[in-house]
Amino acid sequence: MLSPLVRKLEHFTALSEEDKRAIQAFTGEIRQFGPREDIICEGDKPDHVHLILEGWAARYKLLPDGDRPIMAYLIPGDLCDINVTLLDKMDHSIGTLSPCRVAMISRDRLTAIMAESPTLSRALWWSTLVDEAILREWLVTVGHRPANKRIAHFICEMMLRTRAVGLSQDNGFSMPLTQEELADTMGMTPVHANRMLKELRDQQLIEMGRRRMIVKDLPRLMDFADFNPNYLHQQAAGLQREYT
Amino acid sequence: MLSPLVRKLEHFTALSEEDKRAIQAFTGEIRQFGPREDIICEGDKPDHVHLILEGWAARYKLLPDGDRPIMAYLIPGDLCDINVTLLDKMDHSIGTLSPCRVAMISRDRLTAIMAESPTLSRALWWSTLVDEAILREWLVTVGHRPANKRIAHFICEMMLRTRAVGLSQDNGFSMPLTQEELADTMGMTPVHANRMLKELRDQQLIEMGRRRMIVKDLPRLMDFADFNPNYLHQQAAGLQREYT
DNA sequence: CGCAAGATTGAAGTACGTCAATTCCAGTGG
DNA sequence: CCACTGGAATTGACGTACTTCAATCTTGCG
Repeated sequence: MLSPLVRKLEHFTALSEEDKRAIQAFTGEIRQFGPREDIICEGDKPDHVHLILEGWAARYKLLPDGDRPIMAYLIPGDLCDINVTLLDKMDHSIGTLSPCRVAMISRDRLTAIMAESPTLSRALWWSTLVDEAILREWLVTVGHRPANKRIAHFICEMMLRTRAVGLSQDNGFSMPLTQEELADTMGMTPVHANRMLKELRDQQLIEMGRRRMIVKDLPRLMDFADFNPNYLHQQAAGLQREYT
Repeated sequence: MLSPLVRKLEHFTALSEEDKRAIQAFTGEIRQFGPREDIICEGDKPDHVHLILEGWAARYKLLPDGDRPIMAYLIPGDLCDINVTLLDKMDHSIGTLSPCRVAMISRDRLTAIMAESPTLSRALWWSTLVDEAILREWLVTVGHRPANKRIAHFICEMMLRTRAVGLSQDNGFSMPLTQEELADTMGMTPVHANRMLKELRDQQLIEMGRRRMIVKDLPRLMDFADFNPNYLHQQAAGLQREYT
């Protein structure tokens, strides 16, 4: 089975067999986390880079009023903080949502690999640029779109992101989030998130099963959410393969 | 006069005289922009990296409904898209707010400089990490703080950022923004932004002059805004000098 | 079976948006 | 020096999207 990171990077550029082997070799020390465990906490001095192999995790902060805003989701193939070891200490935490398998990569290992392959190096930097682009798009969404479109936009994004790493089937994907976590992401109340999800269901745009999101009409959902996939920068190389 | 970029990077690490000279040498081709001109547009293929030398610029997008969300402010010393040349095309635009002097740096030039000095290379990567941290904090602010605290939080941030590059005096800094631009940043209406500014003035937290923001009581403002400066990662080396 | 966590729904309150009028002010021309 | 002008700031009245509180219902799981 192909590493999700390889699948993701191939959306940006072609990788040699050697590059792929180097990525597979990342997976030296692997740790298993349960649901809702912290991978790394605010204030910690980061010493490893984490690669999600299985499950969903999230970046979050804790606010004085008890709020727990979520600033990013990390799914298989996502590298948390590729160069965060430069910083003195973490300014946010990363915690699992579902059970997760995580590869712990030492900084030295990573820089060695990047020094060896310029292609891989470029591909990894590309992935950090995409992470930043996602952050910008979320900022737009949270600040400037009404609640129903916020949710719809998020579903579109996760549909494309899971598809890019081979984790979607039949127009659906596994989404191990509670409505409260979704609400913390979109800057709204769980109650309101629930109502907006119902609205999307009533409009025949989505269906929800147990921890599963099914997109009944992606073009219409994208249109409704005013979703422009450009910011994911997936247009390259191997993309068409995913649609077969 | 010291380059604002040098001042900024020195908050992270000490720089050799040689490193400083290399940064000064950035400023080969300089372009002057008027207020509200685009430096680079969504859809463009980026070929240069831009370094702001003077004035304020902003990252923004245009939404179908005519909204114009602002996702970041770029002030002197800020490097726009240090490695954006990796991307096929811009997913957002960068435009000036005030008149700006901007250094246009070719990608080749930048990579050559970074290859020569590991220290400088690390320092520049650090600055991109800070940019990302700011984006995360804005996401928290816009999604999870009430309007009055959003404005207050923003003022605290810009106070510290301008101070870090030597652009604040007497507890104040030049802020060439209309209230509409401020509102587009914080995800609210210009009318509401106005009222929240008034509230902060009434509470003796700030004063406003012509295009100038004066912070009357920074500790109290930070407390009010629930502002934790950690995310700016300014705690290093030369910081204390700024307070004298 | 029974519990606890999460999802769903209703009713009432509020922060913020909308619309529109008025005032302020920097720049320009007389 | 002053009148004129257009963009921005300010204020008021009113509407609404979202929150809050709280009850009920569903579902996974020991």
